[in-house]
Amino acid sequence: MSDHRAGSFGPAEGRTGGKRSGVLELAVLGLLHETPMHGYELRKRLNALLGAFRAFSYGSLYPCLKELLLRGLIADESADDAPRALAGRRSKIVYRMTAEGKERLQDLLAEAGPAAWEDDGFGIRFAFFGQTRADVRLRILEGRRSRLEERMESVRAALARTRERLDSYTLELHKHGLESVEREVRWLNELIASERESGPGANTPT
Amino acid sequence: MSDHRAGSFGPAEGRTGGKRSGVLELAVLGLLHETPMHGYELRKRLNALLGAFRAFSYGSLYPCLKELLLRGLIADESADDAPRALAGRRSKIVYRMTAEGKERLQDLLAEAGPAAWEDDGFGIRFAFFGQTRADVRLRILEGRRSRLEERMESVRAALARTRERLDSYTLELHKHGLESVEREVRWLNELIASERESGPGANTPT
DNA sequence: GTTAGCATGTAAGGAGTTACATGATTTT
DNA sequence: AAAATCATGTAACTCCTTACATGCTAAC
Repeated sequence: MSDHRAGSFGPAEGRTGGKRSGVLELAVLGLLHETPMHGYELRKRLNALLGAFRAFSYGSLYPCLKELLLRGLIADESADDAPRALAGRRSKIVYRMTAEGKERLQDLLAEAGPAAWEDDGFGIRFAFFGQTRADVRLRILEGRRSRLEERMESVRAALARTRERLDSYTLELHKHGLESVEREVRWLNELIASERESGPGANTPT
Repeated sequence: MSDHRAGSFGPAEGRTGGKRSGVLELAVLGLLHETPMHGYELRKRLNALLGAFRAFSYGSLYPCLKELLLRGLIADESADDAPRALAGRRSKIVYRMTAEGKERLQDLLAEAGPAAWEDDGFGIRFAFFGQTRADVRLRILEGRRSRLEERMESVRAALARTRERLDSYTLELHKHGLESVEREVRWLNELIASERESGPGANTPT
């Protein structure tokens, strides 16, 4: 139910700002794609979107926005008309996506590698499936399924190997974990079937 | 399915070494309580115990062992007879628990607060339920259940609030997440019932 | 006019990972 | 004697959290 971070050490990651590869960047870009927003609201929508299975604090959101700004992926909308300096007191900073930001989002949503199906990244990709190409959706779902099947195999093997010398609570824990994974696999099977059904040529329903 | 770290900022944490509050310390002490072991093997048993739902790398295990050694909770068994220096090449370092370590483990296993029922800590506490007092087991199970019920409530509320303006994939994700939590609650209910049944006076079956 | 909640940020640091570096032991 | 795998360790870095600091705006 947790981490297992993906490898993906970036070869030549264009030195334009900090790094920030993770989930947050995608989530912010994905939300900002629908409509411009300020940080505070973004965080609420973010945590609603991720629905209690993951939460972010301001301490990570604001630095992320700052960096996306530096990298030119988003822009301060309120600074568009009033270029700078005057209009001193504005309490809200409304961010909107730039053209580069949209491009970056498309790139991220087109990824169909481990980053998209590991525990970390899968949830957020799935949440944005509506903006994802149909073939990519299918590859991500299948990737996640085989990832989980691998995991099931290794747990089952470990369970078989050590069955005798395991305390009953530990056994119960493993059984419950295994059933959770099996349940997710069944869910994925349904999703894959329904993706295949609804036209293997259905693209990006923006 | 993820983080939500517990608060618990330790007031006066006895300055004897580094800090290390987390799951690893408990896991190591719990495993070493059964039998002495060296680091490499410990890691394998650890990851088998936690069964794919959590894994640790050497990069965190070895520093943790080093620190537990410094704090006197574990000791280098191979250094017991051969005090030091001679016997230069030993490739394995077998660790065993000290009296202080056992005491610390008992303290950790007696905790029945948030640290024991948040996502982070629950799995490992449950895995060591065999060494935990019956009343503490019950309190932890109930704590976890109400934690999950809270979470269910907030997701359900968010779902009701935004139902109309949610993309069908996001909806599907939330439904699946909610069902996972409901499933865990049912599991907890069964466990709680069976704990209550099997004698409300049943203690520490070491 | 003061409490409550909106809004933005930063500094310090916790918890772990990856990649590297190195040696001992077993298998082929 | 080469290859695999057992075994130990460290340095740098990632990503996020907590706690703090600050001001604006609305409600009572």
